[in-house]
Amino acid sequence: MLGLKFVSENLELIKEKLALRKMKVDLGAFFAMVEERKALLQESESLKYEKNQASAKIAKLPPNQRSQSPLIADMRKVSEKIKGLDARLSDVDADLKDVLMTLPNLPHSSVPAGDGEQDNVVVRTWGEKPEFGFTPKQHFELGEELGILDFERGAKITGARFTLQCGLGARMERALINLMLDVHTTEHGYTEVLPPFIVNDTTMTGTGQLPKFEDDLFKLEGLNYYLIPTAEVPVTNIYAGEILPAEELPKYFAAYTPCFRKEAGSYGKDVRGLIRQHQFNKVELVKFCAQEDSYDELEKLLRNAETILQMLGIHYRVVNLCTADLGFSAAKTYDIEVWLPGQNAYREISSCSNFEDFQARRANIRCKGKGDNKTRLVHTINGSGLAVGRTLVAILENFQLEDGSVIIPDVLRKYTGGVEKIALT
RNA sequence: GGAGGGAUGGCCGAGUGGCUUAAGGCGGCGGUCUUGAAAACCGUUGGGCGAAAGUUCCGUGGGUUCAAAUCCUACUCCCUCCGCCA
Repeated sequence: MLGLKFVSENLELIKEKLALRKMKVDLGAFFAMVEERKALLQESESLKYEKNQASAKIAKLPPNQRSQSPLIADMRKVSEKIKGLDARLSDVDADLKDVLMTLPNLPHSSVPAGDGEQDNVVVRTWGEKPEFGFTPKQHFELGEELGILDFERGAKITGARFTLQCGLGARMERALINLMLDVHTTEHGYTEVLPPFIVNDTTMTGTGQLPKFEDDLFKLEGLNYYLIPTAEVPVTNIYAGEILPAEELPKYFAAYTPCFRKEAGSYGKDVRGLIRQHQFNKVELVKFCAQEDSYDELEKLLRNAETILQMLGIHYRVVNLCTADLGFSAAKTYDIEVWLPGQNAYREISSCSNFEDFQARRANIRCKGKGDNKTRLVHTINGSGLAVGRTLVAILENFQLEDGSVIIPDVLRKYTGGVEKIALT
């Protein structure tokens, strides 16, 4: 959410910045509401002052004179008036908030302007595309042949976009989760957390999933509870409504959770394989930091996520998402795209974003101390470190051999019980 | 699922209609004293809006009243006991 004051004082800037996101907004009515709000607030407050003064006088009267005091009759009217003004005020406030809640974040100046995916800018690449003396297979062929991915039974148990992982298919998933958590907690300074996988609507609103994107979420019937689409939601909300001592910033958290997404509107996309599932595992990195540090912290978090792919030895590139491709809450996002030889394409495996104070304002996360001792909003940053299912996909496709077996990267072997290769037995 | 109890400032805790725009204590910060520290003493110490005056906030939302932390009501969360249970 953008601040009421900021929006009302920078209508032109907002229009400009949101046009970069291919959004047209009409803020004429907004401005009128801001003016009305101001007037209502002033009148209500001056009447309240009057009322408070009169109340003090009434309190000083001897009890037997109170009921006849003309002040009481006067104040009855004043109170009625205040009630009316405050009711109107809370309507206006609610309308203003509705508008603010549906405005996306403004792109940072370092975000390239663009119309879509093709305008994202490659920032760097790491490693090289592997050479094969044969035509590399896609991960779902490999996985089915090796008996580690069972798409048919997954669909039988639940439905489309659900998968049963077996044997080393399950173990590899667990190994990757452990590797990622171990690296981020012991080498990158993150604190491990295991949050609830179900959250309430306030929490969903705090990070920006609600009210706009309810269609993407699984909601529990008859309850205000939702399955989380990413650990970002519960973890960012750890400090919702709190004021943190500034000296404690930055705070780093790493969390493994399953993620649940409806994938509405993606019909026909990535229908085969693990790429797009309704349920998938992810290790997420979340940071809370002072406003002036957030862009440095974003770069560091991105490097932390890249480390995992470097350890696994898989080629990838980093792209700076253009204005049209930015998510609703983000001011800037880097995607890490991993090379998939079977698909002959780069695919997103991590998305690292700076939300600046957009989520902090919604969730009311502030800090205080240091320097002027003022209370101010923190900045929040997060990124996948990494999407686990897609990492498994990358391993299968990058390390496959001609006979259909797959070499397990060295760094994972201590988590696979020493097993070095996934092969037909 | 049944029965009961509770929610007040960073923490503890007083407060059942009107100088409570919340007593007192602890903790924090500043000071006096001290070679230094401790103790003692003095002062200070929440958030939102506002340039300020001021206004608002005692779990949340409604209500009663000239006036609500205090009364009514619905809800949320926590605790205790019983039952069931990984």
